[in-house]
Amino acid sequence: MYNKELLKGTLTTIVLKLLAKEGKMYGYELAQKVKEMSDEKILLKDGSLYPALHKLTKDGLLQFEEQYIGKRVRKYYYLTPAGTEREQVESEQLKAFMSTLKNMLFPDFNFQLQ
Amino acid sequence: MYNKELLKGTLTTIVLKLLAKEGKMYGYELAQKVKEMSDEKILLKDGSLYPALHKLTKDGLLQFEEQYIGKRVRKYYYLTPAGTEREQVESEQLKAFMSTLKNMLFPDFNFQLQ
DNA sequence: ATCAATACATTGTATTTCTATGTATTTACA
DNA sequence: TGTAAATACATAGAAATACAATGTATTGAT
Repeated sequence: MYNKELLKGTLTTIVLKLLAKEGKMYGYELAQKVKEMSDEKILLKDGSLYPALHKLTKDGLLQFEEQYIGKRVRKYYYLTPAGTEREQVESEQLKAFMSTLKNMLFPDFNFQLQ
Repeated sequence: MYNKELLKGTLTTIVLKLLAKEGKMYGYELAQKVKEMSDEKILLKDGSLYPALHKLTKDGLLQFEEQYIGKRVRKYYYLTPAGTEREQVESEQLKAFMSTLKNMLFPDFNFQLQ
């Protein structure tokens, strides 16, 4: 894991973006997906993820439906229309910020296309 | 200016990196340089920058020397050896984090080489 | 049977940057 | 010459965020 502070400000964008891509996901699944996609470098903690999901829900950007797998509950979260709009805005902002940072700090570095 | 939260975790890296590039700078100069290099998109506030400089100094990563321009004082900050080391570490961390984010969220986007 | 993994949750803490406010000097220009 | 804008520093308090620690409970593997 990197310097923890770096994640600040990007967590909700990551969540919104993944839900936009994948349709619906539950918390644990989201954390696993981020872990996998980041090559184990971004490890979302429960204490970050669940409060973030609750806040996004409270703000009307997410909804969820419960599914029971035996006795265990899963809350599948998905974007509301407002969430879809927000996802686009935040993605653009983050992309622009990253472009700016790259040009300021790493003008010669070539971020790999994988 | 972007979402304010995005800057979190990157401010000290920006300061260290610019000082590594430029040798020595004073606070106001740093803020202007960031404003210029970011095309007016990153506007460091006094309330962010000066406390950050004080903290980096307290932590032994920066030193400063005062210069008087008439009666007005300027504090020229520069990296200590520890600061130089830290700059390298933080730059690498930030670069790696940005690579990861890019691959996760914007795999098809081509961050321009300018 | 037991341990690891799955799946949810909350409280309190630490850190960070910003807002607001302040002092004072220098420069531009009307 | 007077005034506004820019220069240059500073601090106190507020707001936001992610984390650490802790908790409950179920399921799957051995």
